[in-house]
Amino acid sequence: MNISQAAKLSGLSVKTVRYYADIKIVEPARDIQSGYRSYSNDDVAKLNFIGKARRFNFSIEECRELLSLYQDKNRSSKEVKKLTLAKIASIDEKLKEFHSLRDELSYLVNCCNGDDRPSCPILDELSK
Amino acid sequence: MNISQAAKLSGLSVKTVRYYADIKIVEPARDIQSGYRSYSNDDVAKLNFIGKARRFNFSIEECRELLSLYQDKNRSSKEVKKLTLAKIASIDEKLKEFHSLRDELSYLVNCCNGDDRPSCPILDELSK
DNA sequence: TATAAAGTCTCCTGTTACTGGAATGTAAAG
DNA sequence: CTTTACATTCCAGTAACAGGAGACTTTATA
Repeated sequence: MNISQAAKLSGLSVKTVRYYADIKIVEPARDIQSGYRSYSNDDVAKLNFIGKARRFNFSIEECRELLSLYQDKNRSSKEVKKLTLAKIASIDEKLKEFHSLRDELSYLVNCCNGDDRPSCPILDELSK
Repeated sequence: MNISQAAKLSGLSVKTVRYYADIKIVEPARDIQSGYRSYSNDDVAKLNFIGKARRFNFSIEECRELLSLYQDKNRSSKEVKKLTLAKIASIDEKLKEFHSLRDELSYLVNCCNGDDRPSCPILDELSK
């Protein structure tokens, strides 16, 4: 199938699918006549896989790893679990950061009258 | 003072301070002899302000807005509060996303034996 | 005072994961 | 046969810097 079919089936944009071909993560065959990319069902499965992994916040490089583990029928589940645990840990860090940011900002917002006068505790805090 | 002094006082890197000069958010005077950037205390205060706002996850463009509000003695606190509330809302969105990611991933991790056998529910999920 | 070391300058590249657009070629529909 | 839709490559832009090269200035040491 051609690229727009593959894109539709995988839920990705044509641009993205082409990009994945450029960076050699999903390399389709080529139609010799037209030069058009020609995607197999297997290619689409890989695109799907990557799409899901990206939604799980895995980076492209991590997707590459997961994909090669996925294709290696002898891999141990240990390796996959390790990658996933690391991802969870990094998400936890971000969560912590954003939580404390949120708390500080909402504290400041609560202190701020939000009226037409110039006095503003938010700016005061930022300038300290 | 020269750039490394300003960087030290504001807790930013020299590269960052120079970058802020390039994008015209904090533009120091120049020493005519050497061409070196010359920072005033006021410039350092702005750098500090921006550093803090960045740590609060405000983008450079938002910093620009906050800075001009900060310098406008007649601004209303309403405007600042509005910006800050929008920032909180966007942080909340990210928090929600990351929370659900975390939950899904840790669910998968708990399903995975993490042993030397190939069977892996994580990869199974990604390939669905 | 000569020289070396440290600091600064500008300019260019790379980062992440794409998106948008231009110029051009191919395929499908009427 | 022409229009339209889709495809291709290549280049630029995004956010917010970091790293590094090559050249110049200032400061410290011998």
